[in-house]
Amino acid sequence: MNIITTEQKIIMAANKLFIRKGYTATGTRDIADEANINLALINYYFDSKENLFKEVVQKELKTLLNTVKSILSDENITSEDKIISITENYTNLLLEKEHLLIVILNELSVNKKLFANITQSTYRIRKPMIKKQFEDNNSGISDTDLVINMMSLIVFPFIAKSLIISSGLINENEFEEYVIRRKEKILKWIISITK
Amino acid sequence: MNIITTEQKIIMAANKLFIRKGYTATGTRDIADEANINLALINYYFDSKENLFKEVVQKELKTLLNTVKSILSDENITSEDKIISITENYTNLLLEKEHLLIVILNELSVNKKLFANITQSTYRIRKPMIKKQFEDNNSGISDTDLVINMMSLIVFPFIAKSLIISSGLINENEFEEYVIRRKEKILKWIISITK
DNA sequence: GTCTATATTCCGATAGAC
DNA sequence: GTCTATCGGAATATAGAC
Repeated sequence: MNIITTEQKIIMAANKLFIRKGYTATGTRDIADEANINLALINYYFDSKENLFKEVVQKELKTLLNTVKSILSDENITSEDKIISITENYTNLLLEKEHLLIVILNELSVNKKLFANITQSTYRIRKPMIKKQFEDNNSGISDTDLVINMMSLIVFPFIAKSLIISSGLINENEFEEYVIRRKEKILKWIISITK
Repeated sequence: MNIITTEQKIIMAANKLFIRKGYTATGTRDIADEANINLALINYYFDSKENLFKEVVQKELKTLLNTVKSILSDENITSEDKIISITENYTNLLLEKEHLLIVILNELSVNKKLFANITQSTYRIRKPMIKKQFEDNNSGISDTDLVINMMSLIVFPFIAKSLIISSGLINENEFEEYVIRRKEKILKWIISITK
C-alpha cells in the first residue's frame, strides 16, 4: 500500500513551491492547490506558513550539509574520491532542484530570524579532513580553503546560472552539458591548486 | 548646495531595502518610511513598485557586469592584473553590499518576468580575453572556464556566508579578514589551474 | 480531520484636496 | 509636488459546522 497522508502532501507541495519561488512569493493558497487539500489544513497541521517553511528548509539544509559532512569525515575514502563524490552528489542534486540553494541562501541572508533555530551545532563540520590525505601533505592550502574552493567551483554555476547565460558565456541549452562535463575538470583543478 | 530631490530619496531608500530584503519582502510603505517621504509619491514618480525595482536593479546589475566586462576587454592589462583587479573590485564591493548579489541572483531565478527587459545584449561578454595573454597559451582550460572559476572563487564566500559560518568553517568576526586575505590566494589558485 | 465561511491584516495603487 | 483618505484585492489565519 502506498498511502500519502495529508501532512506529507502539504510538505511535498510546500517544498516544491518554496524552492521554486521563495518564501514570500509562495502563498498558502498556492500550497493548498498544489497539494490538492483544503486551505485550512495547512494551519491545522503546521500552525503557520512560517513554521511550515522552517520544516521544509530545515530538512533540505540538513541533507545538503550532511552530504558534505559525512563524505568528508569518512576515513576510508581517499581525498580524490571525496572530491569526486561531493561533486557528483551536488551536481546531480542541483540539476534536479536548480533553485534549492539560491532560495535557501537568499532566505538565510535576508530573513535571518527565520533561521534562528535552524543554524545549530548540528551542522558543524568539526574537521574537514581532506587535505591531510593528499600525498603532498604540506601544501600551502588549508582545509578550510580547500572545502570552500571545492564548493565554490561546484555550486557557483547553478547559483549564477541566469547571469552566466545572459552574459553570453554559456547558452541556455548547453548549460546541463556544461555542468556535467565540468565534474571531471573540478577534480583536476582542485588537485592542481592543492599542490 | 546639496539638494537631494524626492526622486533621489526614493531611489536611495529603495536600493537599500530591495538589496537587503529582496523584492517581495520590501513594501512600498517601508520605502516611503526609509526615504521620509509620503507613500503616494512613489507611484507619482515611478508609477509602480515593480518599475522602481527595475530601475534600482538595472543600475546595480550594469555596474556588476560592466566591471568584469571592461577589465577583461582591456588589452593593455596583463592577465594577472586582470585577475587582481576583478578580485579587488568585487571583494570590496561585496564587503560593502553583502546582499547585493544574492538578492539579484535570487530574484533573477525566482521572478524571471521582472527581468525580461533588463537582461539584454548590453551585458554580453563577447570575448573573455584573458587566457590568451598567459604565457602558457595552450593550457587545457577555456576562457569560459577561467572566467567562471575566477568569479566562483571570488563571489561564493559572500553568497554562502551564512552557511559557511553556521557550519563552523569560519567565525563570523573572522569573515572580513578571511575574504581580504583570500584575494592574494585567488590569484595564485587561478594561475595554478591555468597551467 | 476536513470542510465553508469569514475575520483580520496588509499591500499596491489612486482620487482628490491643497 | 505633496498630502490625506481610501479603494480593491490578496494574504494569513481561524471559527465553527460536519
